[in-house]
Amino acid sequence: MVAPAPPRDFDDFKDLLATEGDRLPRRLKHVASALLTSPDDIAFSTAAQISKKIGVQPSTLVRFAQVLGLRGFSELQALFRERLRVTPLDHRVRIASLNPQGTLALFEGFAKAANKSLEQARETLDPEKVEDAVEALTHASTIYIVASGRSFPAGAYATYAFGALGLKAILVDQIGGLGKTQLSSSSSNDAVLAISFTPYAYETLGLIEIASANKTPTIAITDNVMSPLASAATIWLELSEADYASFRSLSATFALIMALSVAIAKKRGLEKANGL
Amino acid sequence: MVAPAPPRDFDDFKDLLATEGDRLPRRLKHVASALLTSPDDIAFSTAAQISKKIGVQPSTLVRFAQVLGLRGFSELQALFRERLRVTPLDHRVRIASLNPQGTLALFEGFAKAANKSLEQARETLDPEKVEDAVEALTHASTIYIVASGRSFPAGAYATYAFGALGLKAILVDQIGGLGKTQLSSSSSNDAVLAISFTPYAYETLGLIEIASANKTPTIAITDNVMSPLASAATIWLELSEADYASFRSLSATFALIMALSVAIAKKRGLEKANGL
DNA sequence: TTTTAAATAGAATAAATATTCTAGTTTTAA
DNA sequence: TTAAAACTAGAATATTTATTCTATTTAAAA
Repeated sequence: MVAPAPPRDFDDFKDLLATEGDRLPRRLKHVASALLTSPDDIAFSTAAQISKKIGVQPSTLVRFAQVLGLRGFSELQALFRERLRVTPLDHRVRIASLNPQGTLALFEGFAKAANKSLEQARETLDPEKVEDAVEALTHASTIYIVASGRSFPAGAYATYAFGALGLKAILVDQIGGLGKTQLSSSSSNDAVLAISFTPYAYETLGLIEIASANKTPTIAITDNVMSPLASAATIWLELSEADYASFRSLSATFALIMALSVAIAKKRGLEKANGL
Repeated sequence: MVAPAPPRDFDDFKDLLATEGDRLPRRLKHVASALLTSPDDIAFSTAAQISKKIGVQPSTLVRFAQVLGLRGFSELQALFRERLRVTPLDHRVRIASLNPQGTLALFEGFAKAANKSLEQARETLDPEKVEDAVEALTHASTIYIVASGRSFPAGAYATYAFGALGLKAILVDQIGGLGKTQLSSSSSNDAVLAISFTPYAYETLGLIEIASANKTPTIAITDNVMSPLASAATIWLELSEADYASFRSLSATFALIMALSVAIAKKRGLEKANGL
């Protein structure tokens, strides 16, 4: 790759990668992508730490910087640091001054709703109930995940998160109308994680009944006491989401799912270490 | 000065100086005052640079840190660096909520990451590109939605949102390995909305190629310029999400999806009303 | 294929950086 | 005023960190 004018700031750097990035060697492409993925970390970590994290040699980082026309890693890192110094300030100003229009104004609305959801969740979530849920899910052999309609993406994500942490989880996706079949072999050693918000999906309730017929403990995430899930579940967690333009946020639900999965994985690791 | 509990973060540090600062030796008082005057510089400079600037010896900085109960200058600097990473917003939140424990502490972490994602998104999203994407999707007869792995929940949600607004959308769920078949009848009148973040799902890229062979315009949501989706797509929107405990947030992605769907629905309604 | 060039990993090296130590100074208490 | 303690500066040292170099691998061209 022919060395063009070296990037003077972080935006230069991004632009340069946008135009010339494709011509980079394979490994350096990987580096570029990884650096852009978590720029905050790059600003503060040493070359050794970064290289370890992204799975290359420190020297590769130096080469990367040099190919871009910089003297070495330190100059590259300076771009990432400068970015942190200037951004927070004028970025505040920008948000305050120009109010967004068009689609970004909508985005702003949804972002606010997401923030509100997260704050509300902190208030409504009952710490004891949450720990009970973690406890129950920790001891489940298999976790069946039930979520329909608007909540389905949350269920799909839960399946991903559990799987990523090595927890055995099955998404009851109801493909081919086989929802009940998918749950039919659940037992008291397993657990069901059900997610549903108003308007409550009819299917979810029916599936929970199968589970309870099998004596499978059910943990529900739902929005209020009047939810049919609240009474049907063994443990239920209240989570009210804010909405905007008649779309309810799912941010708090996702955050809760991630928190639950990490907590469960930690607890299992701990109990395993203690020989339980 | 008796060493109290060492400060855990920048606020601790400030509090400590507020209560015990008067008892510091003269030179160390000067150091404290100078450090607080330009905290951004402290985060990035070396001990030698800082000491020169404020007119003391490097060793004085080390002593200063040690008197506060820290191991040395490096630990002190870490407080200043951490401060820059935490956004002003969730910092407020942290003070408001008494520090949670257990699973809710994890929830807190994920909530912060979500907030940060939403703020970052406001910065990185290019208004013009967003409007271009809305334009392209508005005129699509059918919107095919492609998302694999971690991004799949976002794709599922997009399908829900479009459907709820009466927009014809098909989720390419790749059931039975039929992903390519699902896209095979796409045409230039349609559009593909592809969502993918690092690590990029191999399948998504393959599916996009089918679409472009059919001359179907592709709109991609991805995290940086180096994403293979960025070069393969007709229009691509940059959206970098923050992560916590190695789980990346999806909040900004969801907010963007909602914003896009409402914008498209509005625009279609408008053009219909105008007889287009 | 075979040859040539480019790219990479890992070790070796050089530079920088924080920390410790010592002698000297200032402050505090008697 | 004197003695003891606390504090500080600056040099010396140990550690960390980036960079360079070389052998090997991988890719491209002939």
